[in-house]
Amino acid sequence: MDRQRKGRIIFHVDMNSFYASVEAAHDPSLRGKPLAIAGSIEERRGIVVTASYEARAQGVNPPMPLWEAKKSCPDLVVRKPDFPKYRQASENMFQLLYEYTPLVEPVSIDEGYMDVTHPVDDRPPLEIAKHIQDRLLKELALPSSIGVAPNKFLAKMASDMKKPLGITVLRKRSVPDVLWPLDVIEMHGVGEKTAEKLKRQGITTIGELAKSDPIQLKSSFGVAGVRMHERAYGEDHRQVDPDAISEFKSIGNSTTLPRDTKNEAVVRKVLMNLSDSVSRRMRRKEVYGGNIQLTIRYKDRKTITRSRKLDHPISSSQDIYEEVWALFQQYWDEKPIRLLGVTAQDIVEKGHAHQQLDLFQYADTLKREKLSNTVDHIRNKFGEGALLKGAQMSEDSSDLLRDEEKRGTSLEKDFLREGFLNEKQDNED
DNA sequence: TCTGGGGTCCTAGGACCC
DNA sequence: TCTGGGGTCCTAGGACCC
Repeated sequence: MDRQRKGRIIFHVDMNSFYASVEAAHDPSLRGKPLAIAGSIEERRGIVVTASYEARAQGVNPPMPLWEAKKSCPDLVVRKPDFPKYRQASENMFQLLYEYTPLVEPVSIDEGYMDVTHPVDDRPPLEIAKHIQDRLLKELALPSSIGVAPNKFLAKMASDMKKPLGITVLRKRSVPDVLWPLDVIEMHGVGEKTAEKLKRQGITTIGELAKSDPIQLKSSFGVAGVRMHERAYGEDHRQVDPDAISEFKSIGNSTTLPRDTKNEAVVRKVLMNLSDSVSRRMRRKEVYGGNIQLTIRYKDRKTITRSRKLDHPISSSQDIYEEVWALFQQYWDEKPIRLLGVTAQDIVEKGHAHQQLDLFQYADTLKREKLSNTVDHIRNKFGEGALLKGAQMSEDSSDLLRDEEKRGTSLEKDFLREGFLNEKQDNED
């Protein structure tokens, strides 16, 4: 409360063209060139995720199909994304931010909020911002923009105002002059759909949003309407929460197929691989999922999701695959498929997952792990021909299945040690 | 040439229970 | 005769963000 009254000092640190900047930091020969990072190098599907400022100057504006980017910038240098590299750069960047305050909230790989109301040393905020920006550039070769404001929303709006390498202060009293003339689409949290709907109601600028009836906004947009109205006056009471990012709620992977398909063998293979990678990520984080979701995007881009809550949380590739394949068989309407996705939801940490299982379920889980996670079992279950004809299992899949085999036995040891397995397991048979 | 892949949050309707 | 009201859980879809 006291802090509220005195006013907070919040930074939003936003890295400029992050992926492209990291690539240029590692490879000086890229500096000064129009560089694009594209999700896929295949031109039909590929889109530009990040573009260097040199590329932007030549009309490359992500997200943009790669073929279109090359048309407007013929000498565009294109690189595939290297996420391990970006994660490392991101860690370095946040490490630097933590030197100024523990109140750092990472929002994504390349941006975060800081509450510097009480920094570790007592320099003025603008000096701190300048110091951070200089060091990010000198020590990591990464350009950034920093917004300085009394809350998260204004800090975020401010960091967007000057790129690259800007430091922008946005005070609440400047809101009518600075924000109100802007189009509503410029407001963080207002996307294309909401902007269109607002326009249909005669609201085009943030100023008009501020002056419009909050009751009306609430009935049209629900809590989002109330929020928009507050934000139009520069109000935002959210705290900077350093723990926010550690509590993730879902883990998913999806892929756009090289071409649209109705071939079930292809679908099975893709779903297996997606289940593999979701399972691997879950086990790396030592979590289980209590709900598995299948995503299908059809040729016409219509996308459906189908999910099921499970009796007990799972994490093995085989268990995930079985759920997702059952969903697929139940709900696919036999039209050509463009994209498939597998997501684990209702994430629980390993220890918690164990608590939720009773002894019978434990034994059942163990049995499933032991029986199911072998290449042989999959061959037997689906048939060599049906599963693998014309489509070799990927290296990933076979590696994973070997892992699963090993894991089955080590899990058994865990269970025995913890006293979860004794005569109960015999009852299962 | 036709638009990726990773997420979060909110809403709404139906089932079910008391 | 013609059917309350509140709460929770689950599922699906949509909007938004980077």
